[in-house]
Amino acid sequence: MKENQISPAEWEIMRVVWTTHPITSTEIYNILQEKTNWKLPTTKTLIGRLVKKGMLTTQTKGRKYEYSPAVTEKQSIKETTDALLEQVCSTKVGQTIEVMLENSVLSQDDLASLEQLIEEKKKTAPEVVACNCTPGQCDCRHEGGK
Amino acid sequence: MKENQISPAEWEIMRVVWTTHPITSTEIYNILQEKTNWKLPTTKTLIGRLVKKGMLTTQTKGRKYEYSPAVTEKQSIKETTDALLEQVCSTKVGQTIEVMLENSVLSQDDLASLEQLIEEKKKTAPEVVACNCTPGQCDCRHEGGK
DNA sequence: TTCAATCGTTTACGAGTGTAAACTATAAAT
DNA sequence: ATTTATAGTTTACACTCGTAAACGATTGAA
Repeated sequence: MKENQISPAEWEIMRVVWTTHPITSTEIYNILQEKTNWKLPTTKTLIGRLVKKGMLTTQTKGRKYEYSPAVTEKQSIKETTDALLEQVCSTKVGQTIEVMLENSVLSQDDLASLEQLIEEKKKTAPEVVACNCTPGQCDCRHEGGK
Repeated sequence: MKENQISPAEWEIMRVVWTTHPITSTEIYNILQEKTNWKLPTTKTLIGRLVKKGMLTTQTKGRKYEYSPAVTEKQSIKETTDALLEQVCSTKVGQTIEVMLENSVLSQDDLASLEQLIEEKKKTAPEVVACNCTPGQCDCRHEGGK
């Protein structure tokens, strides 16, 4: 239903193009041979779909096509994480992020950066987050407790 | 390809069952009427798929079925977030979590909790996270810099 | 100029998903 | 006992996704 999501397989293509662009389909194919068993046509299909979705732009360099990203990695990550967080009760977003944090290997710098962001957010954070769930989809009491 | 993922529509069902169980299909249907336009058969199809995937268990209470979760919400969230984080370079996991944090509304308690976890992780966190990408899928130099 | 390599495009096809009608079995009511 | 409401199961169908072969156009080589 969501408009123009990047599927997992398509994501592999995007990562290559985000890293190097402009880039041709064959170059993308060669890079991905290290990781996947995709045949050339498979790679091309995925590229074609990304172009159709508006995720890649094409330039006709000479007589070949070259591809470049039409969206940034950060934007795409944001859309993906947004979609994920929409699936949980707004009061559980914090716990969800905590789960990710627990299971991730992060560098000292990452942690410092995160900590600083948290410090910043504390200044304006509410005491409690309002629940926005349909009654029955979470344990939050909606009517002010019974 | 991934084994037994919970799709977005199925997730709606799971949230209801996680909140209240055991619960019948009609009860699930009624609760979701508040949020979706699903017909009863649609709800039943989704429930059936979840049972087949092993996400829900059934008890024959009297002569009706009642459903209960076979996996916890936390487990499911973990699997979802794991899948998400596998799509980015391991060195960018921190930034990804940062994006989520930036765009989320969190309570003071959430932030305090997160901060404590970060404090804890700092004790064992590496100075840098190793990149595990296929060459060409991220900007990390793999050969020790050129 | 003709052939072979290489592009991108079109077509294909099975699995999963969103959505739902049709069907079957059974239990409760009359 | 027969009807009716309800439960779960089967079937359906269009769309997306993963995977890839086939096709048509173009170009560089012979």
